[in-house]
Amino acid sequence: MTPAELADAVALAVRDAVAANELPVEVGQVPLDIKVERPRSKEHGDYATSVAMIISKSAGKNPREVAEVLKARLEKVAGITAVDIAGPGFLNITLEAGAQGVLAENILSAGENYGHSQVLSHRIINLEFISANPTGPLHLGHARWAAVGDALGRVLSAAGAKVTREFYINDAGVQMDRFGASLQAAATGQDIPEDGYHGAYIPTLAAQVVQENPQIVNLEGSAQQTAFRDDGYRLQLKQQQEILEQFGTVFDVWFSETVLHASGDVDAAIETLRGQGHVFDKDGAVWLRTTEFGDDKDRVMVKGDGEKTYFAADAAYYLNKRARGFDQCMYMLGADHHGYVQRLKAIAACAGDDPKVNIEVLIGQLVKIVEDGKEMRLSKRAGNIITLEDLVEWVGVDAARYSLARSSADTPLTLDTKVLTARTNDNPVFTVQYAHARISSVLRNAVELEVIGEGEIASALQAAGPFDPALLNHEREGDLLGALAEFPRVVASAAELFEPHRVARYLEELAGTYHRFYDACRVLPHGDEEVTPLVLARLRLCAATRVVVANGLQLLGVSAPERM
RNA sequence: GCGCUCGUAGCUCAGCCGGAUAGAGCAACUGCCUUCUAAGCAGUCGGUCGCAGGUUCAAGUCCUGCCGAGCGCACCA
Repeated sequence: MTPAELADAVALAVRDAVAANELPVEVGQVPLDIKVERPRSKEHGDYATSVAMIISKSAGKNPREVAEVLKARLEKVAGITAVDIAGPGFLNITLEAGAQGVLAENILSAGENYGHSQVLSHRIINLEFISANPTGPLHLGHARWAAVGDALGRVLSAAGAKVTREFYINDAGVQMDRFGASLQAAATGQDIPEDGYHGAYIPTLAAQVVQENPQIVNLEGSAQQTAFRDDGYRLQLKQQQEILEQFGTVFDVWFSETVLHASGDVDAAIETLRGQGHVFDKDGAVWLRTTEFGDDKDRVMVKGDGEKTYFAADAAYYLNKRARGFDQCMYMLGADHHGYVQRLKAIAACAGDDPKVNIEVLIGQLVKIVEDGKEMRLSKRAGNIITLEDLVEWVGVDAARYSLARSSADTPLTLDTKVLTARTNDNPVFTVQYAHARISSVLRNAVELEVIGEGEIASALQAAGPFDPALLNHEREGDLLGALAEFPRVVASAAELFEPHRVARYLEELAGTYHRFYDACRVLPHGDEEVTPLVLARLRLCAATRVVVANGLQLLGVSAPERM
């Protein structure tokens, strides 16, 4: 019996009790979403629900009386061994061992689909993240989104959502000219302009441009600057794409802001919003009345000099996404851009949409990195920046992705280079990967001992003999089965709450639960011992655990090694 | 000044849209390898959940105020 099935059974018991007039609750008062949770303490059974306390008020009975009514019904449900009432009115439910054990078989047959669901099947989501300027390398802040955004995309897909991952290339505006001027200055031995880019990568990139296009030195003035801008842009973007590919973060769409302007989308967007009655002219500029929808001030779309603002492009981009059929536009922004949230929502509202439905903004706190106790500053305009490439070089893709994705995006994160470079078990990714490798080892040995045949593990187990789930009645086996049963709920809630880090935290717990099982329960026979049904049952449990660990790591974009 | 985000063990962080004695890893200390990977397991130590009120049968979780940290408040991108 899975948690979902148990929750359904509890819900049914409530509805039946109401229908039978055992609980004087109006039908409308019955909670639709009844929760069943795993208690921290084993004394509280396999699962517990607080539903009796929740409906006690509307039932006009005290919680324990309500619990009595539900207990009587739940005790008759197949697969439930015991129902106890505890504390103020908790229902503590104990399941039959066999009812839990069959899960191992179910997980094996579901394979890589175990954990997938359709809870978000109605959503068509545009997931935009990173969206860096193509004027420099991706840095640590981008790395966080590369890990979290990618994992979120995977989690949302697993929950049945139709997800398009998109990178908005901020390749328009004066910044690009400053970028070109900076490269030009670096290449021609002049001082980089005060308002230019001063990163250490600029001279390197400038040299690269010259190497690929030696003729550029013969150009002059603004023609040369434009050439540096365009060539530098191309090279820089390519470098960003390469490192992201190496990082395992893939995008479906690379969307150029310049194209948005050139296609006329920006002009069209202004007219569309004007048609909705939210655009006005003042002081020679064109404004959007965002204050009508909670913004602190109205925003300029077309400046007095006729230039369109970045904000105008944002509005056009939003409308473009909507026109492409996305009903939820997700933005992942750094904490230093949180001021944009209100105006983004205002755009949606001005367009006649519901910001609460159509816009979702996730704010990521900044990543700090310390070395020898002192913080290293991250600045694209100063030297000494820590890039995504550096991070991968130091700790590898797996450790980098995992350590960034295991924390909630809205907590400030401090990474210690000493810890990350040490390659010790300080990094929980090793514990999780180790569990996968350890299980793989057990399964390899099972083949070697000819307990099971070679080939695909699920069918090899199938061929080896029948499965008696009731044999998995050791306490540690029950713990492990309980943990495995949680996986679908973890993935679903990670998707619904946009919090992929829940998957990582779950995996850490699962790994610990497996290690404790492994310590207490010998799987393979010693020496001449016979292959008992218990051996086969435990092998199934091991194989099922490996499936879940692998599926979880897959959602995080982290590899699941068979040997370490 | 206005606004947003964050304050949980010595450190890094969880805490499942209010639930039972607040958790994990690391660090410190103590045990466990002739047996499937000891990158493991068992145990000890460690917290007035920033502070003060409020709502509730129940608050780390929700509301208000204060304190502290970071960041935003452009006809910049």
